[in-house]
Amino acid sequence: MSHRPMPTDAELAVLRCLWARGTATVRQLHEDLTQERDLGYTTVLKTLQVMLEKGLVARDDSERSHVYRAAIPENDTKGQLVSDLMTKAFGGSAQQLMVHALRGGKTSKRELDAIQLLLDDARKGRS
Amino acid sequence: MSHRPMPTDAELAVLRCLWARGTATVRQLHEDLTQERDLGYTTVLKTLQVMLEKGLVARDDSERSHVYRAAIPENDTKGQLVSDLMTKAFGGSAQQLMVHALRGGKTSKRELDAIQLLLDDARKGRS
DNA sequence: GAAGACGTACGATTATCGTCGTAGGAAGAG
DNA sequence: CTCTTCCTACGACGATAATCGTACGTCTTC
Repeated sequence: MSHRPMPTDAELAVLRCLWARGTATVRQLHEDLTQERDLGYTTVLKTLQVMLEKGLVARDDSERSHVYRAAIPENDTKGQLVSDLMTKAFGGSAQQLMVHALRGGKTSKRELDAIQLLLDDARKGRS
Repeated sequence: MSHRPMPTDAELAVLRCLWARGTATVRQLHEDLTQERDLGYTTVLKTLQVMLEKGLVARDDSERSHVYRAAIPENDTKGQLVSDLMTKAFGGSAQQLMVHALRGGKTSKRELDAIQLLLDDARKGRS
């Protein structure tokens, strides 16, 4: 079994759109992505083709406009990204990562409350 | 003022050693890094030279063996990495990042306690 | 002072990424 | 039917990354 491919930045941008939409055509994704940054249509198409190759997305090509969807559960990919950063920069420590995630005080009270719930949950499972 | 350069994976590995040691020669860094993975001496040297070019490290070349140190505060770099991932994968939400940082229940009780303190601090500053 | 060890500099190489242009086929408009 | 539009496929190109080999200078040791 070959290694789980890590999405690149461009691929991640595509995934974010796919996660939001569930499924999407190249045109839809191109429209989404150009809202933030100018990008050629074939750039998006090519990215999707590469992602298909890597197994990051799957597609339904029964229609003329192929319909893409993420091939790996959103949470798996996100968890992989976090765990990767945690390993490479923080020695695997969630706490050290947390220090920097909360720095700058840009997190809203609502979010802090949500994090508190997550924390309570984690402690429950651990106690 | 030009953009803050983001360290690549290889550069980050070097930075981790530098953060641990404070200052180090190429040989020391090479020894550290080869503990985890086989790597040529000149590979490390070259990486350092590139990092110097980028302004990621500074060096004292008054001695025959140059002595390197991180040129950007450890916390700045780490914060930058976290904020980058938060933006690119989690829409800037610390909470969403946290969900995945705590998933898998691999975080120790001691760490959870430490995170609780961080959270309390963040709420204090915000309330 | 010659030989080997140790150090830096730097070009070369291979791979990957992000981006686009062009080719060519199918669908729709007139 | 023909023209235009929409779609996919795919090669190409510049930039960056990661790695190493080679060149070459300086200590050290006999």
